[in-house]
Amino acid sequence: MSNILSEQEILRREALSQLISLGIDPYPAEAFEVNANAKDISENYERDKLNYKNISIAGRMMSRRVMGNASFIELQDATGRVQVYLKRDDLCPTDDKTLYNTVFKKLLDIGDFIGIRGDVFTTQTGTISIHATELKVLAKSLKPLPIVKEADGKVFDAVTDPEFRYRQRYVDLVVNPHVRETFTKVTKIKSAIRSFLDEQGALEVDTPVLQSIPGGAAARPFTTHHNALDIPLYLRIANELYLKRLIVGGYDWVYEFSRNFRNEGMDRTHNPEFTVLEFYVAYKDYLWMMDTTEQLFERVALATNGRTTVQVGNKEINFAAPYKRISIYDAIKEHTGFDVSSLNEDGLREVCVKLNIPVDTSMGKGKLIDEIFGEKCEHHYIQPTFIIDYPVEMSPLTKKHRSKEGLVERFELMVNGKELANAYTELNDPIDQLQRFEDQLKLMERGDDEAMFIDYDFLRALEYGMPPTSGIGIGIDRLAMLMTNQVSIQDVLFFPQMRPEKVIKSASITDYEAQGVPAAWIPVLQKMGLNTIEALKAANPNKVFNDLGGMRKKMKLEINMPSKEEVMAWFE
RNA sequence: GAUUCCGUAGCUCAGCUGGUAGAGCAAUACACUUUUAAUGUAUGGGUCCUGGGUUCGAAUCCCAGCGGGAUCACCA
Repeated sequence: MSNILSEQEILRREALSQLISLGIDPYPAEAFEVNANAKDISENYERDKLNYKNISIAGRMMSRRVMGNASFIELQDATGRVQVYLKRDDLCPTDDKTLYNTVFKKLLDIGDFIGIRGDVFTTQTGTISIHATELKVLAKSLKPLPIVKEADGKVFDAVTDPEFRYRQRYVDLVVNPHVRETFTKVTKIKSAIRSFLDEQGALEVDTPVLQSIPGGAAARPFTTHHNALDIPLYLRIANELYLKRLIVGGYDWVYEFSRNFRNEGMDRTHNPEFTVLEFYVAYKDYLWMMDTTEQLFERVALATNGRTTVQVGNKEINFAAPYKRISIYDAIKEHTGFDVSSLNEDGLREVCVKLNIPVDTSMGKGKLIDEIFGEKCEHHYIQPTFIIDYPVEMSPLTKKHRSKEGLVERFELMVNGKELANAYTELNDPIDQLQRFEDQLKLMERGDDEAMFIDYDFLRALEYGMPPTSGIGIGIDRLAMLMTNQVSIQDVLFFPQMRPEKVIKSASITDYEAQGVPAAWIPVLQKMGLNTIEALKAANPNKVFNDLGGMRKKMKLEINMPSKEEVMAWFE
């Protein structure tokens, strides 16, 4: 980022002041009535021509082709692009042709917002167009947009540089229509989930983002500080424990789209803030939850893409219910040949060594099983598959299995080789819950930095009694990636986290003036690369003085040379 | 955090073993009444990411830094 203007930016600012001197407000306050849009015109004009007389439309001018007294432009609104035909004498019926000759041809630029009134017609070459009778400047654009052109599905000079696209998403959205579509789909996904849950009587709630104990998951939190209370606070890593408190309070189905924050690495599947949908339902168990999850995902796929199948890379994934269910032990047996169901910690460690999976002493039984599954099994599950019945050690918030010793009632939904959802029959026995938290503390002492803290208020809530409950967490960004066939989380988040952009520090006009530099010579110094007062002072005064003359000639400036003494004063 | 690739005009990109910085689009000027990414002619536009080094000479080679991508580690 720099505050030095490019040639094109200077020209646009000059056009701006010329508009003002013509009495045209480049940023008018009043509303502009819009009663048509590009998509509607292109889809419905042929069928219903009479309805498209004297329409009013607004958007950005994205291209301009001037042919003397007639011109074509492309106008882009929220729905797409439409061609506008401007004929000088129709736009300017009187002798005053300023609006066409000066305002439209000279002072408007690509990217400017304009309003057009006129009639829709079809050109001789068969393009639906608007014959303009009025043109109004709605907002001047001072920075040139990248020019992207398209014909027959082929795109020319597309802006693809990820840094440009993510840092200046607003530009990405303007010039890459498919990006706008992707984000529209992301919103459809969330709406579909909301209506699915709302129809069944679920209550959408909000719980604290600032928490004094970051609970409900195993992750490193962001830390902040509350000044008035003088206490550390953490940005939430999960909202699970709060939603369960609400089940204690008597709601029987609550959900929240939870923006979670985790202070961990970033890559194309991880952003420091991300969204998880969690919901908790009283009097249900994880078997009911699997049935509900299948219905939910089928519904989301239909709402987003109109069918249950989704093309992801070269794979077609089918979200139609029901999904395969397999226990984690069976999954491991299937993909490694080892039956680990009855092994103790040492036995599991041996298996890991045989499978070339790195282990260390901090790993308990649960972690070892998790490693084997993650290394050898996870990536095989392309079609939606429930992995069920996890070992108790890796699930401190989950109720023990009703019939299988050492296991809990938990499932993870695997899709395209990745975990997409995680659900359990919730642990509601406060004494067992305290014991599990204490086991986590022991793991923490062994060096497992992902083990959980003890949340005593949550335990107190459980002591009042929580009904049998099933809960689930669904990674919304990951789901959005699947449903929109994107491989980077950055492409389903409007503003993915980036390292802050460096601002190229450069002196302001007043800085130069304070140094005694006349206003006319400031652009010359900037052109010479002397963008800071420090750089100016560090330069050789004699060379600067000599170069001023050369630059004056090169930049064709009609200003008098300052005396050598005057220039020398700039360096003091 | 590690490895690796990349950074040239407003945008998309060329630029070979070091020898005066290029194209298309955009911009500016002129001409032109229906063009389909794309009318014609002419013109202007550069801190070759930054800072060192090697060299008579660096966009190009070397070192360090900054920013980004990819892969890996951590994680959802």
